[in-house]
Amino acid sequence: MPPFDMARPAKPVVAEIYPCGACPVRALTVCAALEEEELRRLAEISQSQRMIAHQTIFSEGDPATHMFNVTAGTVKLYKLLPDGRRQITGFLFSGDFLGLSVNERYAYSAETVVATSICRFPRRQMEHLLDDFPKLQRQLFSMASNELAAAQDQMLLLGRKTAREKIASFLLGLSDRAVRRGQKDNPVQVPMSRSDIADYLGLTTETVSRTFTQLKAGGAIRLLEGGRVQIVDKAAFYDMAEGM
Amino acid sequence: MPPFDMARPAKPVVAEIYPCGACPVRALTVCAALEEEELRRLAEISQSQRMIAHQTIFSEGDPATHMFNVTAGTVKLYKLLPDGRRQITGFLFSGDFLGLSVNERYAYSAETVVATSICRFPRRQMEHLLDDFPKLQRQLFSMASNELAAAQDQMLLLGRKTAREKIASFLLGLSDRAVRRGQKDNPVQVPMSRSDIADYLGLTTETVSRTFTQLKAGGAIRLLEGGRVQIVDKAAFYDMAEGM
DNA sequence: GGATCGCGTTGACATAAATCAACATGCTGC
DNA sequence: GCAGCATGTTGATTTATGTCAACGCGATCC
Repeated sequence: MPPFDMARPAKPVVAEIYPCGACPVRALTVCAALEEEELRRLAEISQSQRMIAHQTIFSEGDPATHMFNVTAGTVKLYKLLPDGRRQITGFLFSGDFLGLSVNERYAYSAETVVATSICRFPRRQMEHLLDDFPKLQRQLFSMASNELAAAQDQMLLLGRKTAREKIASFLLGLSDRAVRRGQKDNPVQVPMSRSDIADYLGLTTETVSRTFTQLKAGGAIRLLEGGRVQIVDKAAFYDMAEGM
Repeated sequence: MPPFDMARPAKPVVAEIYPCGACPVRALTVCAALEEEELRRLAEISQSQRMIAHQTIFSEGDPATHMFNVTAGTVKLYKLLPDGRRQITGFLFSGDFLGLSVNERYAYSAETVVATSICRFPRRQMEHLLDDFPKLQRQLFSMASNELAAAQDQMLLLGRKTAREKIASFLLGLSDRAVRRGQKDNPVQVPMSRSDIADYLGLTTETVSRTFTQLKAGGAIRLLEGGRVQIVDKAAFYDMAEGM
């Protein structure tokens, strides 16, 4: 059987950089529902930046100098144990926010998965803005609440689901988030490596690979070129993700 | 070998109920650092309530009518899979806040572990208060950020730690939180059952039991009466929790 | 005060997933 | 064009943890 084609584009397309007013993901993110004035102030302190794949944005323990907004691409967040075991705690896509911190340090590391554009805000200035604009803080609070709910789903996955259920949940999660960004949800784009998927789901790369193969053999998914995965029967797949 | 004495007090001591101004956990919780006026408004909409052990506060999917503050006792939050598999996503103690929700429904269930006192706030009114008092919202946001960091630690635990490391991390977590509440941290009070611990750590009760026995045999902990556990060498135990 | 029940412990055995190993594929760089 | 390397797949085997079962202990209840 031919191996799953995980090829990423040879020449990554680096996303365009926009001023906030014309930002293509504004409606999706923390900047949504801000007034003219607020948006202008936010634009003043923000700085756009392009990064190639597999670059570190910040590392666990670094002084938390900035907060970020992903405007294009994919980012992974992870924590490490001293012996190198890794847990990816989340993947971020355009519109997602990162860099909340307690006690002045980042509690996790962040790295680009593919070529990615981010918007940087100096944390100190951002915090002043939060004081001045309750609406902005409200928005950030609401995003944190959503992340908390997602984290609880992920705990259920890590603690109680089988490898098959984990992979199914993972693909459906990617698919659902693609919808929210207005991108194609099926087939769904899977930009990360087997190793990243494994570290996100608490598995090994071998188990991830085998499980993909089994799902394919069972007719539940089709592996397409360009790292895309088609979910054959989405309703049935939701059931599989919950062990039904 | 005699079994570990997990006996809870035969006659649970139900905590006293206080008006907000005299609340013993005020300094620990969302009500900390509120002005006179804010505290008064919060007191107006709050309602104190005592509950015995093993009672449901709310269930996943219920309309999210209230937010809560634990003022005494212990609460567990959990999610279920259709076939009954359970993941406890957190234990709450005095000073902890619960009931954040997205889209009007609770995303998890909440149940008392021992006799517990809680403070209820109608969600609608609480949200108005958040609009009026940015400081309150700020406080809640900060608590949510902390919870998010804790959730990421728990993902690392669930996805990548061994049973032994999980138990060590769990005991240290309880101990650290006891300190923050100003309670004794060593020996640490462990008020929840083996089954709850298992569902929190992604293990079975048998594995939890065996691991406690091994840690005891290895001289790392001592099991005391009243469900208390003494950590013999705390520094070494921190290393064990990280696989060092 | 003996039966019953819930909880914890322990033992024997099963198994899902990890580990170790080999190999295939497709880039990358020269 | 080909060697070298990273990534993915597949196979053989091991192992940590789960499952099934028995039992002990204390609390509760007639």
